[in-house]
Order: sequence, then structure tokens, then C-alpha cells
Amino acid sequence: MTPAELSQAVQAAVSAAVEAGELAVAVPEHVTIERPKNRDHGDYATNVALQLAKPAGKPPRAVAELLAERLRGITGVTKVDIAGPGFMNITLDAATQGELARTIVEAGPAYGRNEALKGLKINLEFVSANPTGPIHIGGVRWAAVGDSLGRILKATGADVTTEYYLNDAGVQITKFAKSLQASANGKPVPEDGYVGEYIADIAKAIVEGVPGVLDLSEGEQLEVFRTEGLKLMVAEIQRSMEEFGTHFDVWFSEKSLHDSGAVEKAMERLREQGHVFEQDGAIWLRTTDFGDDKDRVLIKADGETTYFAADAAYYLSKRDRGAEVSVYMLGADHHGYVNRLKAIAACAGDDMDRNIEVKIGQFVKMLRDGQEVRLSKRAGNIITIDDVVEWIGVDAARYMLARSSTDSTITIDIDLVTSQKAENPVFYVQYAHARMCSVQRNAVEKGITRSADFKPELLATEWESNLLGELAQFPGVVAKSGEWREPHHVATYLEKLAREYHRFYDNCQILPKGDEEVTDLTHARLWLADATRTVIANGLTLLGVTSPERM
RNA sequence: GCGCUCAUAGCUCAACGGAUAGAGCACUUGACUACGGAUCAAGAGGUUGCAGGUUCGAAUCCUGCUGAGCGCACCA
Repeated sequence: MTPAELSQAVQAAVSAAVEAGELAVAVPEHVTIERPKNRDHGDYATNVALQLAKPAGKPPRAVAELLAERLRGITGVTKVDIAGPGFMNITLDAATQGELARTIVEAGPAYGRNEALKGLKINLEFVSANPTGPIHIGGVRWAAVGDSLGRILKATGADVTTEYYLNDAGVQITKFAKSLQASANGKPVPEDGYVGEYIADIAKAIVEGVPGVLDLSEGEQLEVFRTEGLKLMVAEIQRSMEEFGTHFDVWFSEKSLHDSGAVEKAMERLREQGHVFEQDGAIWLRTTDFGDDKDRVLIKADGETTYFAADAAYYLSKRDRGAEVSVYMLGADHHGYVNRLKAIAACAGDDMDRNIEVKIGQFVKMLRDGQEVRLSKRAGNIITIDDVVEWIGVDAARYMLARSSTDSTITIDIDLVTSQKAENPVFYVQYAHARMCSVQRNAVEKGITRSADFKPELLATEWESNLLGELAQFPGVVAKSGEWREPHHVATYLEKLAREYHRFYDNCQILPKGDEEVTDLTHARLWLADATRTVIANGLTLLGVTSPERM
């Protein structure tokens, strides 16, 4: 029996009590079933009686007693205790719990998928760093978190489009082009230009790829450096993302919004909604109607459209392409945009509490020898994605960046994460997987094939029970991560699961020792080990981390 | 000045408003003639920044304070 099934059973018990006239309450839509920290409290616990006590006008323990009586009649439930203020502690029999191992193995990669967000169309935009340089560490965090979130949302039934917004229009691109041009001509970097070896690399590539470029007039040259530089920089970003295992369904060009007239159309739509006005020769959007601290300019007095106008057009583009929810993942230095972005949605007539979500990610620090690392050879005073991959590898980088809440600033100690001796969370989880693969290899060597005749009731020790209980949590964890847009719960979960597996492994011999007989217990434990391997692999896949068979 | 985010073990981080706040690292002590010791077991380590409030119950929600990071353009 899974927690979800148990939850339904409790709901049914509430319904039955209501129908019997014993409880005058509305049946709750969700009944929380949790795994008690203290196993003396049973296999599962629910606080539903505490929640229903007030509306029912009865003491919590009395409500609990009504429900407990009904739950005790369910097959597989061996005990229902009432504890503390009114918790119901539920104990299942071993066979009912053990059956889960078969369910998981048979589901394979599908175990964990759920329908919590079934059919919801979500646009997930992340990284979106300016194509004027390599992706820096903040962008790397979003690549890890955003890509994982995309995978989790898909597993949760959502219809997700992942997207990278390329700011390929505007003054920063001109600055970038001028920096390339200066480099190609052996001139010093212009005021406020971009510095770093990558500028020289790209400039050189352009000079080699476009013969005669340096013979063109200054203005013609600049155009070549603009278009070619952009092309090369975007290609490099795409390569970096690809190598990082991060996939975007759409690379959306800001320039295309301007070129296609989408910006003008967007402003027209906002005007129809009544939030556009003119003042001091400029065109404004009255974002203060929806909580922004000042109104925003769409068209400057000189006739130029602003970046903000493109943002508005971009939001509407996402909407037009079917997104019910647009999720923006921004760095902490952009938190000032939250209100204005949400105001765009509201000004367009959307629900700013539902149709748009803005997530803010805090900064990442990297340490080596106890000192913060700030410098990158290739790009001056920033750490690039390639630096991170070179230092700690894709798996460790993705895992470490995705395992913490984006609300926390995080510090990654390069020495810890790369050390062969020091344990670290990535290897801890991966090792559990490799260990199970090893057991399976040994089983094959011994000629043991997991029997279809599975006796779940044999998985009865506390270690097996704990492991099964943890395995049962997985679909709920995935659903929660998706609903809350917080991938780190998957990592936290995997660490707990790996811990339970290692405990099981150390206390429960799976394969026969020496010339001992192969027993039903051998088979039952192989089912359990295989189920655990499946869940760890599924979880690591959601994080975009590999599941090695050997380490 | 205004606003956003954060503050949990020596360090890095967890904890749907729930029971005794948990892991890993580091530290102490044990366990390989058993499937991988990158593991396990035991120990030590906390006034959840401070002060109030809400309630059956607060690290979590509210208010104030302190401290840190960031942001407050007709820039992008």
C-alpha cells in the first residue's frame, strides 16, 4: 500500500464517518500521510483528526477514535494508535509494504511519475544570460536548477516548454561588437567594453572566418563583428549548455520581437487594457496599478523602445504560445524585476498570482583552499560554466547546485567535492547505485535470477521496512518538487534513500554467503535492491546526474 | 531613505504549521576470513540572530529590532 492509497483510505474513512452522522465536516481534499521520524509511532501517521477537530466541534482524540475504528478494518492495516494530541499512527503488515518492491520494479523508469500537474502548460525560462560572454556561475546554478525543474515538471504531468531568452538586441550587443572589433584591430578595450580572453578568441575566429573583414570601413566592420560575434557566442553558450546536460526547447530571440513588430502589437494590447499612458514625451505602462513601485517606460522620448517593452512582448508571446503559467528564474541581482514582470501580466489582463511566477536564485560562491575563487582566465573576474565543469565535473556541479533551496546562498568547496577520500553527497548517492549494480552482477555470476515468485512478507526487518517506507515516498516527493518548483527536495530525498539503502545493505545479507542455499529471502531482497536501484536512478535522472554502474 | 531575500550544530546545508529540529564534512570510539569500508554503528556538538504576538502546537505565519547580500534609470 502506497501513502497515496493510504491517504485515500483515510479520506474514505472520513466520508464514512460523515455519512454515518458521526462527523459534521467537509471531507478534506488532501489528507496528509507522513512517515513518522520515530518509528515507534508506526509506519505512517496522519494529523487529519487535529485538523478536523475544530470544524467538527469535537476533541481531536475523539475524532481520531472515530476514524481509527474504520481504518482498523482495512486489509493490510494491522494497528491504528492514537497518540499525543490526536495523531493517528498506522502500522501496516510486512506483505502490504513489501509488495511495493514489485510495483516499483515493474514500473521501472515510470515509478515516480504522477499527475499532480496533469496537462498544465508551463513555460519555464531560465539562464537567459546575455550572449556577450560565457555563462557565469549564477547562470550555471540556474542551468542545473532549471533543467532539473523542467524534468520534474514533466514527470509531474505538466506540459513544459523550456526556454532561453537571448538578449540579442540592444546596446550591450553593440558594446560586445565594439570590443571584438577593437581586439581584432589590436586596439585597447573601449570604455565599458568586455574583457577576457574569450573576446580575443572570438575576434580571431571572425578575422579568420571572414577574410578581408579588416579592410572594410569601420561601420561595416562593426556589423560583421556584431552578427558573427553573436553567432559564435550563442554557439558557445549552446555548446556549454549541451555539455552540461541542459536542454532548451526554444532559444527565443529578443531581436525577433522587434523585427516582427511583436513589440508594437504588445503595446497595442496593453493600451486596450487601459494601462498605457503618455507623459513627458514617453509612453509608459502604469505598473503601479499592480504593486510596482514606479511606472515603466515602454517608448522613450527619443522614440526608442525599451528593454521593458520587449519583456512585455515576450510575456505575451509565451501566453500566445499557450503557456498558462510562465515561470521566470532570475538571479538575486534582478529581484527588483519581480514586481514589474508580474505587473506586465496583470496589465495584460492576466492573473498575476497564477499566470506568472518569478523565482529568485541566490548567489553561489566557490572555495578552494578555504579561499573564495573569483577569477577565470578566460573571462576575467567571473567564474564560467566551463571552469566549474573543469573543476568538479558535470555530475557534481549539477548535484551540488540543485540540492539546496534557491533561497539560500551556497558555497561549494571544490576540495571537498573533488576529493576521492572525503565523502560527499553526490558520491554517497551514486555509490548506493553502483553498489546495487555490483550485487546484481554478483547474483548473475552465481547464477541467481530474481524469481517471479516474490514473497513480500519476508521483507520484515526494521531495515527493510524503513527502506520500503522511503521508497514509497518518491512519487510524493516528485509531485511536491514540481508543485513548489523546488527541485532540491529530490536531492534531499535521494540522500535519505541512499542512507536507508546502505543501512539495509550492512544489516541484511542479500546474496547467499559461500555455499549457502538460495532462499525465498534471497529473491525477496533482490526485488527490494532492484526497486531501490530503480528509484535512485529515476531520482538522479530528474537531477540530470548519471547513475554509474561502477565507480 | 524605501524595497526584496536571507540568518538553523565549528563548516556546508535540510526540515507539507506537527511528536525528541536532521544529514554530510570535521572530531572521538568501534566494525572488513560477508555481496564494493566512497559503507555502517556509537558518541559529542543547538536558547533555530533578538524580543513580542497568533494557536492545541512555531525554525516555519504576523509585528518590531539587529546583522548580511542585493536592488531602487526615458540602461540593458
